[in-house]
Amino acid sequence: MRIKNGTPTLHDVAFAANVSTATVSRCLNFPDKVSAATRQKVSATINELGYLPNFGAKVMATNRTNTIGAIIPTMENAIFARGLQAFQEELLLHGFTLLVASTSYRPEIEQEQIRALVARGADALLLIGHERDPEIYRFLENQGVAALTAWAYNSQAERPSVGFDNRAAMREMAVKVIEMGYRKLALISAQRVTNDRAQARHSGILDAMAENGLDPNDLYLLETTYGIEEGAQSFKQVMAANTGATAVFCGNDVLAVGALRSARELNLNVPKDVSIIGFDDIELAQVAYPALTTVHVPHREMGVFAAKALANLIKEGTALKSIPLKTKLVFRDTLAA
Amino acid sequence: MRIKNGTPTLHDVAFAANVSTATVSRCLNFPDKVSAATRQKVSATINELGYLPNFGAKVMATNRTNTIGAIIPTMENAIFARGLQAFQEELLLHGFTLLVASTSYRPEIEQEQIRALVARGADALLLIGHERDPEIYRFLENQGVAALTAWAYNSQAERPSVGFDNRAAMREMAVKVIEMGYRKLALISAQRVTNDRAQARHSGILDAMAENGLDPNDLYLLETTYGIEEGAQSFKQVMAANTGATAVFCGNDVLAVGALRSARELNLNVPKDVSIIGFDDIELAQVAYPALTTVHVPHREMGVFAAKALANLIKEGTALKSIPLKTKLVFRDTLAA
DNA sequence: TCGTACAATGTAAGCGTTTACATTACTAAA
DNA sequence: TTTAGTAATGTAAACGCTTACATTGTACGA
Repeated sequence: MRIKNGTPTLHDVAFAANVSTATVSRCLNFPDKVSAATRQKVSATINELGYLPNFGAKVMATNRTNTIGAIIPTMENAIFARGLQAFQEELLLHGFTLLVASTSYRPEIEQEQIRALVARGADALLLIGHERDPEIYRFLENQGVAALTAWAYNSQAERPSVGFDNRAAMREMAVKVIEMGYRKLALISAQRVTNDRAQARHSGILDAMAENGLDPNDLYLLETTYGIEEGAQSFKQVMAANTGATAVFCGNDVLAVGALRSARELNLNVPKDVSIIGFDDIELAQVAYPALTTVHVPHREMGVFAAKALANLIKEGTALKSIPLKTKLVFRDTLAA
Repeated sequence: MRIKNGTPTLHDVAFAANVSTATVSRCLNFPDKVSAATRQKVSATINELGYLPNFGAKVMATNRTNTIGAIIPTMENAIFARGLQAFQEELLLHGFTLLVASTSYRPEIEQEQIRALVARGADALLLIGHERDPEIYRFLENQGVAALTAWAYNSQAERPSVGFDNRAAMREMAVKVIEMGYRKLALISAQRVTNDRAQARHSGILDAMAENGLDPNDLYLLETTYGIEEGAQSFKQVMAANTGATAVFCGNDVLAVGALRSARELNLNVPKDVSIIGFDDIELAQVAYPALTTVHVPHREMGVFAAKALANLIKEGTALKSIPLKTKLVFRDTLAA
């Protein structure tokens, strides 16, 4: 009952407990396939030796890591951090561990990371947004790694996703704004090229304008990268452009909060002089002053549903299906009635 | 050159390229141990077959996953999310992947998660704060898994850590506040039992009081859990207690922002009627109104340094050593001069 | 008492790498 | 030409699990 190398193996346990390795393995994985007596004897031995199954060997034998990868733009964005947190918590309940990679919104990096996580043995992947090189989908298919898309839902999309309809959500908000009498609209958007959510939100405003007798071409559009500072800069540009915009939509709350700061610096009263509208409803939105009118997005639900779907896929083989989630307009103080 | 099962193996590549498996393996892992001609032939074959090394087999053979685990209270707290983001980015540079688990500030869950990540083959671990059951450190030692502590630095601590001195930082801020003439202090703290950072911050205030002729017993102390709402509630309690506190310290910015909201609801002018001081300097702090006076903490640096230290440990065997980082007082508008 | 069915356990063959060691092919000095 | 030394490659033994299949043990009805 000497242990060879330091860490005890299944063999050592089997030997010490005087059973076969198969029995020990069964104790661990299918306890009810084993008599109570042996089960008890084996688990005592396991404790005594401080045995811990070797991860690599297990993976090799089962071809499963019980690990799920998530690839998001960045955890610095609260909207992803919160969703990921919920995702991880739910995953844990199903016995999976979370592997995290981030892309900084760069598609090339995303590709790289997808490959990296697959190479690291991820059993399945959570991805943000639909749009990506078909080649990478082929790769995933070949490797037999399922991918679920979150933070976006699109009835036309052929791939399963859990999320909300960015376009419809923004459209809904824009309709409300227009109905309130606003005619001159501006949008400070995130980069649309690499970000289908940003595209969709933009389209949503255009939809609302067209449907309500405004010329979509009149939307003053500005694109910028992610950050409070960026939002602040952009807002100044919008004002400098002198388009007479009275409602400034922002692609997300972080940009909106930056805009808000600039408004204060420019001595503009929000919402009297200009209204500012965000998107996401992260904590910042309620803490900002004036509190931000925005679109509430079901962060946690997305994470939870995504985790459930993926876990069921891997454990039961339940096929992934798209789950549309609801957004909600949150009217606070940056939009005048 | 038929492939047995679907996914090609090292064997298949070797066969197709007409070399031995050892050579293929060397091409992958030590390219310069192989002649240019073979290298080129092999890599062509790899591309052609779409070969991807099997993760489990590799892990089993090398006893390494190239994966590092981080166990944090929650990603919903921006201070951890940002640090983790930096950690992950730096890890990537060194060829490691990040495994994430969270504890919701519960020590039992942390233990569980430490074991889980070790069982998942984490080569090393990043932990938050020093204080935990010695038994778990013994476990890590036995398993040969190194752990580095972050978000806390303590010159007395015997374990390596990268972070800042919570006590000294809070002390510094409190000294400033007292020097400004504040005499009646209150602290809304996070739960100190399970959180050595919260303890340290509390002690810091006590230190400052004692050193400046105030009686530490006069500090009005309130403990609560994490959240804006919790901060808001606690602030109301502080005010209701009628202790005449004119400076309310908060264990973190999230609590402070909640306090700020309550102050507004109570029609108290901040900072004229009461000053509020946060800790962490997350985005919320600058966005809040009035902008929050707080202690800036080097989130990203912690993540980056921690990743570097762990990567060097695993790759070169460089022993971990503690790295003390600096905090900075940030005076904004919630503290009156 | 026997035979059958099922529960409990054992045997041993993979799983796909890495790598120590052995072999072969060169190169250059004698 | 020989030979020693080195570079390139090959052979095959781990690594530690799971699991199909084989074997043994036990209960129960005939």
